[in-house]
Amino acid sequence: MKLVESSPLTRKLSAFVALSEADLETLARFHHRRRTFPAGHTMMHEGQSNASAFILAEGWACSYKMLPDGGRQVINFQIPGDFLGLRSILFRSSDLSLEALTDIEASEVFAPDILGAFARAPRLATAVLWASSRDEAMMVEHLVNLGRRSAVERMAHLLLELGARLNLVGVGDRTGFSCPLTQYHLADALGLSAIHVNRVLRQLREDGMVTFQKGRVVFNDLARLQSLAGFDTAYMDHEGPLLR
Amino acid sequence: MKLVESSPLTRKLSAFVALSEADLETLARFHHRRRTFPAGHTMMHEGQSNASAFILAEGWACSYKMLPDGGRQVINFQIPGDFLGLRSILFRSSDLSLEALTDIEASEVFAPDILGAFARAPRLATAVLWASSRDEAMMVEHLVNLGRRSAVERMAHLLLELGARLNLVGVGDRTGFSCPLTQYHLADALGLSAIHVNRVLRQLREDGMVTFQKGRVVFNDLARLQSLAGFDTAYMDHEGPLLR
DNA sequence: CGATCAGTTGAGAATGGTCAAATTCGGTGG
DNA sequence: CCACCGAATTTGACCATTCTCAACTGATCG
Repeated sequence: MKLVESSPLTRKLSAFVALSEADLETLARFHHRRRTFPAGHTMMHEGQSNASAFILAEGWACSYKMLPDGGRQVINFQIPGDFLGLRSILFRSSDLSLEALTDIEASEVFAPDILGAFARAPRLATAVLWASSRDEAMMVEHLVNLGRRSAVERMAHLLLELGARLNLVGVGDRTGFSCPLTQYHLADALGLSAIHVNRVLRQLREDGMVTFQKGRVVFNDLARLQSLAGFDTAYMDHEGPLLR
Repeated sequence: MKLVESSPLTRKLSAFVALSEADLETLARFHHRRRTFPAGHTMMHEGQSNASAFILAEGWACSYKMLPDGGRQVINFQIPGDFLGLRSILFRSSDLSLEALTDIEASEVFAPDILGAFARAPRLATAVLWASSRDEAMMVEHLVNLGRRSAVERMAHLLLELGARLNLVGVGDRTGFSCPLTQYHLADALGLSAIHVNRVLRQLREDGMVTFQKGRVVFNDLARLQSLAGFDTAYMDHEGPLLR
């Protein structure tokens, strides 16, 4: 009976904001300009201007900033249903770099697409705003992670967050998920050295909490892991602003 | 000849987006419900619902999250011209706590105020969106700070950022600014212990770069400090999206 | 079959944390 | 004006977490 195909973005938004068939159709029109990028491709450079935004349909990406000394800080990992570089169409230039971690399928969106949708489908517009506020809430949680948690806690928190997010778009389940990240990626996201990431993963594995091996994360003791990380989904579970 | 008084917010926005007299008047109407809070007052609690947003007119505030173990992570310090809790009117509840660091004067704004302005003064709306994107860019830079910089670098970066932001709203100058933060506040923002903050401040003072004593920050060697911190104002200097 | 890249492990060093104790400083009451 | 109080700052000694360097393994790929 559905008029439109269900994309990861649709699934994510629908979990929090009730969308009409008309909304869903407008949303489907976002996926007009489909593009693919190979793993490792840099889709956007810090400082680059005239950048466009994307909706990730398939695969993983990450946003990051480089430091003069060669270090890098991963700001977030993006999974299907996430926006890439939404902020770069408001600013004249992007403040982050963006890299495809796997082969990627994404829909390119321009500012007029978004603004047009804001005019035609106000509830959808609010949903998009909601999604971007949720991204911001995640960034806040990442700040807490880097500032006030130990290495093991940080790792636990990151894996739990990724698991919860993937669940929401229908990938992976309660027991785990498959994960294309290397230990270097984890290190750059958590502000650790890759070597220490390795030790932390071993500790979590030996303690029987999570196993991350061969591209697969398995939660062995979810409850204990959540309590270790102080993981509270509240920051991701906010209800949308317009449910009526 | 000016029709409207110049507020810190006006000064900030005007530096990046050309606003018409009509825009300025709409902006001035934001400052309708003026309220004051004493230093130390908690203006918003994490999880609190029905929170309203504020525009800070006078004084300092900070947003933070508490951890189960009693630790706290300061997300940002707010100075005159900044929005407080803008996200909390989109979500049903706030994801942060908000505390007045000094006696404060602020204007309370409700969602309809903002949305009304969006309808009547699109350029002003864009300016507000721009301001909130800028806040997000600052948060990204704070992530880099916590994840990839040493204690001294972090401190240098924070003080430089505060200096630059205060400059923009006409408080303080090239040589320094007066600052109500305690070393505990700095510690909670930088992910350090208060004791180590003290050591770091001493080192910066003895190296002749910055002096922070008796509530006043003095830049003794701005150039050297900026190069130490890897401080690049690009993330705060983005031009607004609508200059035409 | 090298070459490369991700992962693994160990040893020593460094950065920053914890605990405990002064010291300074701005009030406040006598 | 002075004694005193509490909060913020300062210092020292010691400890823990995490980093760096260096080496080795194992898989994958041309």
